[in-house]
Amino acid sequence: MGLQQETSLSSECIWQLRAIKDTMELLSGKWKIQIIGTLLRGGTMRFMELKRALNGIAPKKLSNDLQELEVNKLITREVKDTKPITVEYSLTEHGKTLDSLIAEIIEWGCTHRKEIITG
Amino acid sequence: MGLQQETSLSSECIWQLRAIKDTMELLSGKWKIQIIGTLLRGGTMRFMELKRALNGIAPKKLSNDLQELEVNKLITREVKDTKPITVEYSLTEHGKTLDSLIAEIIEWGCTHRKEIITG
DNA sequence: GAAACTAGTTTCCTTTTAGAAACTATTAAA
DNA sequence: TTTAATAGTTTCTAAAAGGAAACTAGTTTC
Repeated sequence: MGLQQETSLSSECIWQLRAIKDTMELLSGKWKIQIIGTLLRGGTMRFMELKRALNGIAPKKLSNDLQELEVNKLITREVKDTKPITVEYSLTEHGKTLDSLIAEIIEWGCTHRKEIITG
Repeated sequence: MGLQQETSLSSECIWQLRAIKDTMELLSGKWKIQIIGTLLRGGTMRFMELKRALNGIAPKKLSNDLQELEVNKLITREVKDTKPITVEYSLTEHGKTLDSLIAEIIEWGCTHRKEIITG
């Protein structure tokens, strides 16, 4: 779930391939960018708040993705001593640095769709 | 293999989710960014040149990914009337616009690794 | 005529990813 | 006392992704 080791060393640009792999493994999948985007917009949110905001996500998936994001220090998880207990998730400062990358992903996607549709 | 339709309409920001999905579906997977990056560096390349540059890719995977990139107008495929026939793959102008996005993916990946390693 | 190069395709198999449904356990409200 | 909310976990299943090996088919070199 953390950073992976390289298995073969072929080119002198291994560090670039490694950086691509690190980033893409964190952002790939159906829900991870949506989770980060939701926390960017909504700030601190509880588990069920996230679940409701992310229309259709299964609790298992949300739980697993949140754990992976926490291991990678993009979010923090804080258990509140309320009754019933609540758990608050927030982006770290490091997690917030994904803001501009996600914005560029959105922008390229828009440009791309225009390119494909208008032929 | 082309652009997907939305199935549900939940928020007013559907176009953003759609743009993220479009971009990530094109870039996700083990080889696609590597193929694009190889063509960015190497310019026009033949099938076997690409296969050799992309250490370890199976011909089936390379063939499938190239078709998907072609459908999305990121690359062109040109059959040359040589003997034996050769096939040349190049990035389109649209494909080349991924350059800066990939650069940012690499940069974020480097920053991230430092963040994780140095605690 | 056999081997090798071109660019793939086909088949089979394993791994990864995701979803649905049911369940745990604590607490509070009606 | 039943219902509902909190935050998950467990189990089972389906679909997607990826890899290995063999094969096609035309041409060229040895």
